[in-house]
Amino acid sequence: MLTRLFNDPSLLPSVQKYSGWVEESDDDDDDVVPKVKDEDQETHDDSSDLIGDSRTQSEHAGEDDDEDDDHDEEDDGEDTEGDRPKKRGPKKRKMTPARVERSKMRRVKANARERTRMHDLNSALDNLRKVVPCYSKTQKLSKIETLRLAKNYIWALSEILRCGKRPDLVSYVQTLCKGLSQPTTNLVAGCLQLNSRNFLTEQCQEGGRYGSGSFPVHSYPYQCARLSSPHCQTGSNAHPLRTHGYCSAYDSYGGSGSPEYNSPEYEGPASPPLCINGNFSLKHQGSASPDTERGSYHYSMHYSGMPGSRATGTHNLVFGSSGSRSGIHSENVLPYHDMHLHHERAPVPVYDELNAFFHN
DNA sequence: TAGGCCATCTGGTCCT
DNA sequence: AGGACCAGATGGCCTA
Repeated sequence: MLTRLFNDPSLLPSVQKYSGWVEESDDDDDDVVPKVKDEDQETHDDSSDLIGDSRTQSEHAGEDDDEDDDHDEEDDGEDTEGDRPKKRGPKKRKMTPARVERSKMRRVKANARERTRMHDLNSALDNLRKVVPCYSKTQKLSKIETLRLAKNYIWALSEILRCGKRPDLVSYVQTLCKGLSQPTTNLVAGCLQLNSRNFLTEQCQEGGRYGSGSFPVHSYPYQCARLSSPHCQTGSNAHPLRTHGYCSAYDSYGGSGSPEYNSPEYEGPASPPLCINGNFSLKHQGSASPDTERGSYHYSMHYSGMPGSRATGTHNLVFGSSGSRSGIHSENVLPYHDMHLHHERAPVPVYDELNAFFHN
């Protein structure tokens, strides 16, 4: 980067900013920026000679007429230097100090806008993390994994709506984990209370339909300790994922007494309760009203705009058992826009009907 | 220590 | 002209 800066006179304002912009950053309250400044201070100081060479072409030339910063660069001998023909195209304006200052200010403002834009993007990504399965505030999914999981999640939900049947857990998790990294796959499988080892073994027995290298059977360290128990083993470290602050949707909604609920690490809304293995009904334990409200809240939040039409359920099952699992499309097989076409072809049920899938 | 992830800066491009 | 968006570059942090 430094080489690029020093070799490109057009980046001169940047270098100048780095070397002395501490007082210039007006609205910048980000603590990262000063860190960069301090780190680069010495480097840029050492290279000030190189910068000075560049400045002799731009700023130093502009210092002659710095009283008129809007004065265009005219024939100061630069274009007719020697016998060379005049340069074509728009004439470059001299970088007078005032112009340099304005350019720097524009750059500072643009940086602030860019930071804000990226922060907004990250906020939206955080919101997305909260509505996909396996939300954890302490150990967030990476951006790319969040997007991949969200895409798979949307795809899985759309298939549930389209087919009108509850999928089997293995297929569901396979769909969710499609294209995800190994740690995220472990996480999703753990969150959905599926033994990832079993799920992967089954996957490999299918001849690597989902990408033979995607989910290697080896090195899956997480044994789902809750396979036999639908509850979080409170106070224990039985599940490795729990040591990282993870809790399944089931835990979050069904286990009201679980430590995650009271843990300061676990804040905000949890992942949608899309545990499809039947344990989801645990939300109805006791009085149905609060739990139902909870579930309804989430589904109404997700599907509030759905038309009140019924699912036809006439399409091929994607989440069927092993026989129909070929309906699970790889990203490469089924383009993403095809998924949206499904919605156009098949009406979707209302969300309370979707609730019924998981509440029986 | 390498690799992954992230935040930030930056210049280019497009649009209003 | 200025803002939004994008992609490349860079360096920091963390983890295996």
